[in-house]
Parts: sequence; C-alpha cells; structure tokens
Amino acid sequence: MEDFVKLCKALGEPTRLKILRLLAVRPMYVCELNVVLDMSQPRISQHLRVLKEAGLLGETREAQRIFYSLDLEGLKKRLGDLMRFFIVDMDQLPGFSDELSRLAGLESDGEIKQCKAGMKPLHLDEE
Amino acid sequence: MEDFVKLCKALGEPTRLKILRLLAVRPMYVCELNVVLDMSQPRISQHLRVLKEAGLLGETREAQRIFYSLDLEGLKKRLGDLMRFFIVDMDQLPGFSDELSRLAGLESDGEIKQCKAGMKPLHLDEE
DNA sequence: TACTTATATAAGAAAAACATTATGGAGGCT
DNA sequence: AGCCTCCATAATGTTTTTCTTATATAAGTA
Repeated sequence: MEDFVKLCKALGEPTRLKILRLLAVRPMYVCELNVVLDMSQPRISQHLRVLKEAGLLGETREAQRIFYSLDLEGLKKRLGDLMRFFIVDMDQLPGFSDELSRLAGLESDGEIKQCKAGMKPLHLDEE
Repeated sequence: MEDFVKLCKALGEPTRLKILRLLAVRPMYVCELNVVLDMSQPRISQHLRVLKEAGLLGETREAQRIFYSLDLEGLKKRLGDLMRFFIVDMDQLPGFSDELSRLAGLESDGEIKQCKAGMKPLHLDEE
C-alpha cells in the first residue's frame, strides 16, 4: 500500500503533474524543463527527485546533462494496479489483518446496532 | 488539471487509502469505520471530508447516522481520465499555453544547444 | 588551469497537511 | 425535557511539504 501512497503523492502536486505531462510529450533535459516551466532549477530538481523515487522516471546521463523520461506504459500499469487494489479481496492484501478481524467482529452479531464499542470508554469515576 | 491534483492528493495518504479500501468492501457508517480503523472519530471525519471534496464518496443520511460509500466505477473512470491526460495532445488541454509556446521556442532552432536562456542573468556589475 | 554550463544538495523560512482535544448540533430514546 | 449516540467542526500543536537562496559536484571548453 505504501507504494500506492508514494505514487499518488507524487502525482498529487501541480508542478509535478506538469513535469510529467511535459515529459509525456518527449524526454527532456533538466535545463529544458527549466526553460519551459519557467521555474527555478532547484525547484525542478527536487520535484524530479520525488518523481524518481516514486518510480516514475527514467534517467540517462549525457555528458553533463541528464535526460529524464516518463515511461507511459509503466504509469499505465501502476494505475491499473491501483485500481485492482480496490477490487481484489481484502484478505489478499498485506497490512489489513487488524482491520479485517475488527470488521469480522462488527458483522458477527448480524445486524449493525450500535457503535459504542468504538467510542472511548466514559470515565465514570472522575474526581 | 486541478481535478487530477485533488484526486491524487486524496489518494496519496495512508489513512484515506485505507478508508477507501474498506468502503470498497461495503458502504459503512462513520462509527463502523471508527471501530474497524481504530482511530479517533474526528480524524476519520476529516479524511472523509477530503475524500468527499475529491468527489470520491457517496453519502446517505440514515437517521443520525451517515452511510458513506465508494463508487468504484466512478473511480475507475477518474483514473482512466488521468491516464488519458498524459496521452492526449497537449494543446487539447487547458492551462498549458505558456508552456507550449516556450516549448515551441526551444525547438525552433532545430537542435538543443544551450539552456542558458533559462538561467538567471548574471549580474556583471556588482560592487 | 581557469571558467562556464548543468545538475544536485543543503539550509532555512513559509505554508500546508495531519492529529488531538474540545465543543456543537442533529436526531433517537426514556 | 433530559440523556445518549453519531457526526461535524473549531482550535491548537506538530509534522511534512514546498520554495528560495546558497553552495557543491561533475563535466565540457578555452
């Protein structure tokens, strides 16, 4: 699940979405992004790092330049995986064991009656 | 584009992803989420608000309870739209006119030579 | 070697997101 | 009416992001 969070967090920022959208036109050097986006170079580099760590970018060094590219097929696959995350049975997913057992506990008594169980216990004995 | 940012920002947070994943099992009351997630009620309410504003949730009042649901088909469509955002021609998209013209400027002189244009002008006359 | 270009990284400030605690309001039950 | 449950909202503190400015590294050029 952390992977999906990282992916969506990377996509959920206007500057980064713009960068990706531009790299979808064609791969570019940082200095080209610098010109096209009209933003400071460190700002762009930092966003590129986030995108790279999310596994969205390819990177090729060419002399002192670095050529960044977006793998559209990879992104497509990642978004497909994300969609499937919501569709597959939850017990096929890691990291949901606690939630699953509490959910089972909820449904064990047939009808949903009260949710008191989830509330903090009242302090009946306060001074 | 702002819509995509909002969507991805909503998805890019572990608690919210968990909430959505649970609502994908079945619609739930807030108090049920409260029990299943074992988190404070305001925390859940606030995340539900973000998800609602991102257009991801359906909401039905039932007496004093509120029944939240996730529209899987809607989410699927939104993710498809997001993918297409990267595929369609950029001049079909709003909000990229400046970038498009600067990109055209880059390519007008055939080869990419220097990116000096994007650098800040050097101050040649400092004291 | 000295200078320039291209990029990354660090350090700091400002803004945004998140969690907690406390409160408020709507609706059911006695 | 009075109390309880369910949920939202406000206020506050803390952590995370984001941006800027400044500096560092790597590689080309004169």
